Amino acid sequence: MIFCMKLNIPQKFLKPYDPKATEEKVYKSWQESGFFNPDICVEKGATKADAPVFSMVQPPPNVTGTLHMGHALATTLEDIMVRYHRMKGFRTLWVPGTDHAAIATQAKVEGIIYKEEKKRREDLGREEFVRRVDAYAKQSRDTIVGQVKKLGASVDWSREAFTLDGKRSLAVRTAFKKMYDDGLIYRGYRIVNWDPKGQTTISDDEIVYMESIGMFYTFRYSKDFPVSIATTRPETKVGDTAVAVHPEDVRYKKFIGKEYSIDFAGTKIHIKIVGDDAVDPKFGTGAVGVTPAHSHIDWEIAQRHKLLIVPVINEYARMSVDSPILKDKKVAEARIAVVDWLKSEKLLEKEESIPQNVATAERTGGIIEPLPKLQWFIDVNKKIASRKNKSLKDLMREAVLEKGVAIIPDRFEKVYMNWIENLRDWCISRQIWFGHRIPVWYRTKQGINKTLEYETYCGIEAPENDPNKPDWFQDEDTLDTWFSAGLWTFSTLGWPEETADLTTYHPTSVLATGYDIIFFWVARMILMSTYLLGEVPFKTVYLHGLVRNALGSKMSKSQGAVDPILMCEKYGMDAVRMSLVVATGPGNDTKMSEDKIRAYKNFANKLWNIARFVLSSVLGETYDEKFAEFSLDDRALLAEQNELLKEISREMGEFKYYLVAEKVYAYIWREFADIILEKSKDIFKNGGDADRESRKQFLLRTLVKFLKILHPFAPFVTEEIWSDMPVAGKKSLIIESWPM
RNA sequence: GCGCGGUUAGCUCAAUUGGUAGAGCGCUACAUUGACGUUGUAGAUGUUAUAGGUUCAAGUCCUAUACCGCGCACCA
Repeated sequence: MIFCMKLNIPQKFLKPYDPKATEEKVYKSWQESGFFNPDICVEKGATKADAPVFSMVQPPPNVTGTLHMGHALATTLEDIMVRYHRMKGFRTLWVPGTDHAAIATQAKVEGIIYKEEKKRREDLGREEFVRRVDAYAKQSRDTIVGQVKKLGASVDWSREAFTLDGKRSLAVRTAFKKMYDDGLIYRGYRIVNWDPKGQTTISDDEIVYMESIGMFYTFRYSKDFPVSIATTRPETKVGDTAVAVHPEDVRYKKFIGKEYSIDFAGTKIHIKIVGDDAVDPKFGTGAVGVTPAHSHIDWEIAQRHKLLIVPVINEYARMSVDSPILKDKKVAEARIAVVDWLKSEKLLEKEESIPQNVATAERTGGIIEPLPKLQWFIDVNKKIASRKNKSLKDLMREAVLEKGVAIIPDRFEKVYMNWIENLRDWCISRQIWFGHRIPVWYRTKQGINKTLEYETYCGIEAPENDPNKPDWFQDEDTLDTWFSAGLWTFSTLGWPEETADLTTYHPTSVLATGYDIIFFWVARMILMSTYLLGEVPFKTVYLHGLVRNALGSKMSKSQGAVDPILMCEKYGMDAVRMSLVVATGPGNDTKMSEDKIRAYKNFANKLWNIARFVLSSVLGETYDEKFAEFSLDDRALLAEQNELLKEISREMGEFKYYLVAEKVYAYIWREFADIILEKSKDIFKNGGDADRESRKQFLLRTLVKFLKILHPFAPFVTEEIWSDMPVAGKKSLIIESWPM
């Protein structure tokens, strides 16, 4: 009996845990099992067909290159949610995909082409250029897919989507047409945010304000003009058509209604003095030079007073005004020229420096020039008949206030509401080539009085040409990338077709994403889904923080970014995942350091060695789920464990993964390894048969439970250990049941 | 200007509904050839930013201040 059959534990346990030899192999086995696909889970009996549903869409990474630590954090959190629910028996779907990221990708490829060939997109032509960007996007997509796999994401690859692929394009055109028909999308000549560097308009949300110090000039248009005005942009003043004062301002009241023709900086301007409540009498001189063509507020003032609009700056941020001292000058040069002219005419009264915010384009960094242009907009205030006369703003508000979209952490609800309050019509047309072309076509027709007019057609497909009429030509512009991203929760499930996926998995359960894109994306998804489908896109929004480097600044390659893939190669992905999740509450930024990752690599190895000890201690034994003859000591330990498991289960339900990860870590290392295993050595050596048997089953039971609990956090090492556990009838850990 | 978050051990951060503060890394000393040195044991370091208040009890709730960070608005 003492000389029982010599059994050995698998060779691999004799060496430290080797993530490199494990991770790829394990991921492959998962993929081959098909269990990332809920249909197969049902088919193979791993999930009940009538089980509750848990669904998510992956926030599609931009096809601009590679993943960074932020992606790794998001993916880890999502994968934890997905694996947890799958193990809990939910019919679980996680849809992967990538985003074409219109401006970002186009800018990136333009940069590469210019660097390598000294060519601009115009040199290549639209078709060839788009072909190049497509090729880049494809390659980038392949890289990203490889990285998402490395991260261990249990996404259903059979449902992979791309915001610019055929199905998603159909969804975009369908959505556009419906909005067009409902009068929510309109084309209008309005002042927009023009990015001279990217040569396109951008939406209000794509503006990044840079603080700087600017000069504030106080002057008069001419010697006999009755009021002084102040500005930081003298070069725009050649486009002034009015001076606005507060209607009750006693200093200026008497001039309201008067008009003046003035020679100013080499051109002629015509100024009308108007009274407008928007003017703050205490700011500057209390009188505003109104430049309708180059300022949002002035544009609005001009609308109210029916003022002339005189554009003086062009798309290249150069002066288009007919003045010998300004024509074709860059705005910065023109500014100096106007100030010089004011000085020479002795019109400048004061010059002081003030702090100001310079509007720049998020993607290109170009300084935004407000320009009046003919663009496409989404009307956020129009009442929609098919939605009980509610506006898009109403629908967005309602989703959170009444329809129960929960935002975690809830303080972002306030931020979201505040954004809706300030929201103006969304400019959706972009003058770039890479993206969804606006599904609107035009052809010329003879108007009344022989004027040339355009006939407009909006449709899901191009209209057919009529041999007796001029040919249709399509609108040149493409759509804001967030238009297609807004459809993501349902375009990925087959909309506009009424697919089984759509009815089963929409609304999705949770959307996990960074708080930095709450406006860009979260709000737009709510807008699109509530309007187009009449339901919310998700029930819960989990907003995670940004990953910062050890210095606390946003991760960027130039500033010592910690690359997740590099870290994975060094320490294993389980370590990277754990280090990202521990002590990272929702909405809080987290600092990433290699030390932290190293600590969790040690943890993975600790687990490995625990398994080695347990396996070698129970050789010949099989895990008995129903074993009940536990010793008093073991019973007490199990009771303790149950308390912990209860806490953990509650916290998993409350999205408190950072607490769970920490607790499991502490229990496994400080309790299980340091105390329980040490004591076990003594029991195995000196204890009676019953105690030894009890302890063996206790160790097995504990390891089984904690491998399962740890699996969503550290999927690779747990699955690898699981494969050698003496558990009869075991399946892959991904579909094993959650222990509680 | 409006709003939000933060300030806890040298560093990075925890502390679930208020119950005399914890972890990792780092540091000090010691130990150990049988699961693991990617280890173990022991230890040091805190007026929880400041000042008030509520409470039997405050890191946690309230008020104010300071500093750091962020969002929005303004930016003539």
